[in-house]
Amino acid sequence: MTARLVDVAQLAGVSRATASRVIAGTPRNVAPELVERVERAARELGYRTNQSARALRTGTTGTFGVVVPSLANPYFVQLIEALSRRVRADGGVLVVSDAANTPDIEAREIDTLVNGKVDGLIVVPVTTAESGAAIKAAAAIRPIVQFDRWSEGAGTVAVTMDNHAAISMLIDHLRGLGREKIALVAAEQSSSSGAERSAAFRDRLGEAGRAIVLPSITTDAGRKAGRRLIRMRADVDAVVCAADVLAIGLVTTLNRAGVAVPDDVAVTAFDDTAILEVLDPPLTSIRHPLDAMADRAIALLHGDAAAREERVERFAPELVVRASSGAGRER
Amino acid sequence: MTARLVDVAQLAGVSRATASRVIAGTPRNVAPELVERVERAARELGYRTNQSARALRTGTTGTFGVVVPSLANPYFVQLIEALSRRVRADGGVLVVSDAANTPDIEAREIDTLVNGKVDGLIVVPVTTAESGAAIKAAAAIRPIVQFDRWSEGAGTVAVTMDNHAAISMLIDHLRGLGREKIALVAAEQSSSSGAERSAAFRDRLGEAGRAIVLPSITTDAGRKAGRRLIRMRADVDAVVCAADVLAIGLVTTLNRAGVAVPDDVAVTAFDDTAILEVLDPPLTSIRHPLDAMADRAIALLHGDAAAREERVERFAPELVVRASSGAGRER
DNA sequence: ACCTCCTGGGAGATCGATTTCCCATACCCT
DNA sequence: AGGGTATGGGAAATCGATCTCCCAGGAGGT
Repeated sequence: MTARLVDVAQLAGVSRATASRVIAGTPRNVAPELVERVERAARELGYRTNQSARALRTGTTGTFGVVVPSLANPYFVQLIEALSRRVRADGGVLVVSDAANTPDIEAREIDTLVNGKVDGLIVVPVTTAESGAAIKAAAAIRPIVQFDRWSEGAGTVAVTMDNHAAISMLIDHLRGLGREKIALVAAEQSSSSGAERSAAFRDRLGEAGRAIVLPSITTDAGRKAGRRLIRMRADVDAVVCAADVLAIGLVTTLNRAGVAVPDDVAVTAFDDTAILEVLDPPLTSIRHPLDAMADRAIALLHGDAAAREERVERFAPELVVRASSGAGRER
Repeated sequence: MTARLVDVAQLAGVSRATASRVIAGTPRNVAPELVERVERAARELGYRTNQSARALRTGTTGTFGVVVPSLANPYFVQLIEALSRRVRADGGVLVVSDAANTPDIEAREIDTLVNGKVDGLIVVPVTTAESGAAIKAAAAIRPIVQFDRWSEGAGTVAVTMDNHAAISMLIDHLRGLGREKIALVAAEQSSSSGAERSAAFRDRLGEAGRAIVLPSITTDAGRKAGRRLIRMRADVDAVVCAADVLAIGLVTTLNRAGVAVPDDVAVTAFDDTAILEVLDPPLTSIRHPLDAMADRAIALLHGDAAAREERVERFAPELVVRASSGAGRER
């Protein structure tokens, strides 16, 4: 068997208590010589703390977790990387779980993580309506923070971007470049961020703003939107896509059909994932202040109490201007 | 506080042992009436098993883990999804960790997971040389299987694709289409898969095969390769890219320079990630038999002993033919 | 009527580390 | 020299669930 703390204590000729003080780093006061002896014994035996035992006793694990709807979405990967950097900076570890875009699976993953694997959990809910229950149940056990999206009745704080402000920035940007006939390309939204973007667009433009609504958020749906757009081309000189994959499908379709981007139609996207930059033309998009959001989310998890309040914190978006919106060639 | 097992037992009027038999589902023989009583008591108290305690006692957690070099690589995400499907089919949960392409971070993640969070671990090693030590140490605690790549001296089994066969398939495919002047685009490889692909290419073509070697595996490096290729264009009519991102950078550069793909130069890639399909032209590539590999890896983890043998298992690759290799227009 | 066998279920040990007391020793001061 | 105060370190309780005995009682056989 592997060595236990008793073995280390025995070899060092001290009690389990003293050995624990040295190993766990709570050496409020242990004679330097004993510290040395315990450390040597531990090294000699190749001792490794049994984390299950420690977790049982202390109730903490030293790790955080994050559950995202799907790892196939590069934006969620960026988000994980930001959280991961933050957690690592504190000497911790972040474990990730993929909900496969399915609320049932999401519920199971949340349950598993919250139950003895992590001290706190970040959740990007799959849907506004169906993810709340699992989050609420988990929040009774560990602090939970919703991230990017939020779910109703989850009873926890949510750290998101200000989607209204983002839509306004895009509209102002396009208008500043002389575009007036602006359309929105969005999906029937089950996520809070999608719903907020659509609502913001309606609020700002009312009847003047056209909307192309799709059944899903995929490149394919974006291509479909492209085909529809070509038909209503006379009425549109700019498009706001509510997600990056939609924009990708849309732009490639327009390119092939000979509709010039941005000369005929300006295009903007969300999420600022890496592909947008290498597309032709590179896409103007909204970037989430992920580092600031990650800082805040982790701070809330540490605060614990602060996380147990149903409330949405919104961070200011950034606009990343690239060729697809036609800056530099106003008309 | 939350309810403990002893509370459930008390409310149901049975001993802890009986309650445990019912809850843990080891009811070798408990009277149906008692089962009912315990279950009702548990429901009433909202009882949830303390997984740390269970893990301490039983030494198992019911979850598996996977550590990948980087989630930003879509191929690794596909790989995770295959593993995840497999684990979920058995009613388990898969937790993921991102090593940020850094052996030190990788070592910490492996250590954390193996220590009380998972029953077994899949690792895609960051490097051939530097990842072995951490894997070996972890393998002393839990069964570990290397996946896709392997690291020297790790002392565990590795489940990978047969890279030699893959390179052969590509070369045969290109030759069958009349291409004779084939070049390899690869990076200075620190990963086993990269090294194997380069070696296989040399084995097959010897001096006849040109090689463009780059410092890193990025889209940017691919663009650089494109520029070099344009200079040596007379000597090359087909390119085998050892990674998908290299192919992406290469093709976009060739496109812009007016070099026709596949008419002037045929291009093939690896990993068959989703982007390859939407590129213009869509890219021929090698697809990993991920589902079969995932099945095998999880089976090895269950087998335990089978995983503790240093050995490489290679799975047969599949060739996915698309427009970029010029099939249908042999010359 | 008595013995054996089987089954259900309880008492208590156990997993391994942490942490709360509490005692012993040494030091300091008057 | 005697009493008071730090300070180091040990014994034992504790976290919560599981699992190994082992016993009681009922069924079945002769």
